[in-house]
Amino acid sequence: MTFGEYIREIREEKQLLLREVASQMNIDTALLSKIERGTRLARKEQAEALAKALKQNKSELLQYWLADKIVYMLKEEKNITEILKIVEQKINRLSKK
Amino acid sequence: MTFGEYIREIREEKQLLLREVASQMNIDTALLSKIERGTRLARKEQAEALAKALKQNKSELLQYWLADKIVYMLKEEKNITEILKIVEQKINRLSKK
DNA sequence: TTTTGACTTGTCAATATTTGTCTAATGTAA
DNA sequence: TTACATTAGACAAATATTGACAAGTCAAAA
Repeated sequence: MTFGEYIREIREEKQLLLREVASQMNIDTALLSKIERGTRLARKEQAEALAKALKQNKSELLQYWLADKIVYMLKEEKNITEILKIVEQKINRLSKK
Repeated sequence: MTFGEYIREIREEKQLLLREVASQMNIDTALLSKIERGTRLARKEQAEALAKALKQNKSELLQYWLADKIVYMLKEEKNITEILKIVEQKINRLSKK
């Protein structure tokens, strides 16, 4: 599930309208629609505003948001697993220092 | 080791000058210097050109380059491991489809 | 069928970011 | 000092991102 699908699901569970949530976020309804549908990426501040508007745990939602951005970077790649392994190695080395 | 450190190491092993490699890549020496020092990110085409100029396996170097970009995105985060887990889950779900 | 309301789409200007180069500075070995 | 390699800073140009608006679709209600 993408970030957009995820927040749409939550919004619908809570029976909120795009217009209501968007207004709380101070953005256009159209923009929120695009974010939910994945044709636009949310900015970090928007992800935060979403957490607030939807009463979700902020850092959790931000994690999900960032993970989504990474998936987006990787999605056309062939050896994703290999790349993620390299990432983990690099991270591990960083954290040791 | 970052992407920049890595290619610098290879360049020095081969005793090539920044100017020589940069010229093969059709970029300014200063830019290559910055890429090696990590103050600028290489673009994909530049990573490819580097592979050629340094006679490295292109897709391998590109993997390294992309991994580096992801590390760069993550480096300020707190729960990197958690985020990477989410990424893997998402990837796994994607590949099943 | 017409209207209404929710959502979506396309487009555009404004803004922000990235990019590459130039020049000047710094480092260094002869 | 000189010569050459590298680096730093500043800048304009190129690109990308952003948010809003207006017009569109769609479904349910009137």
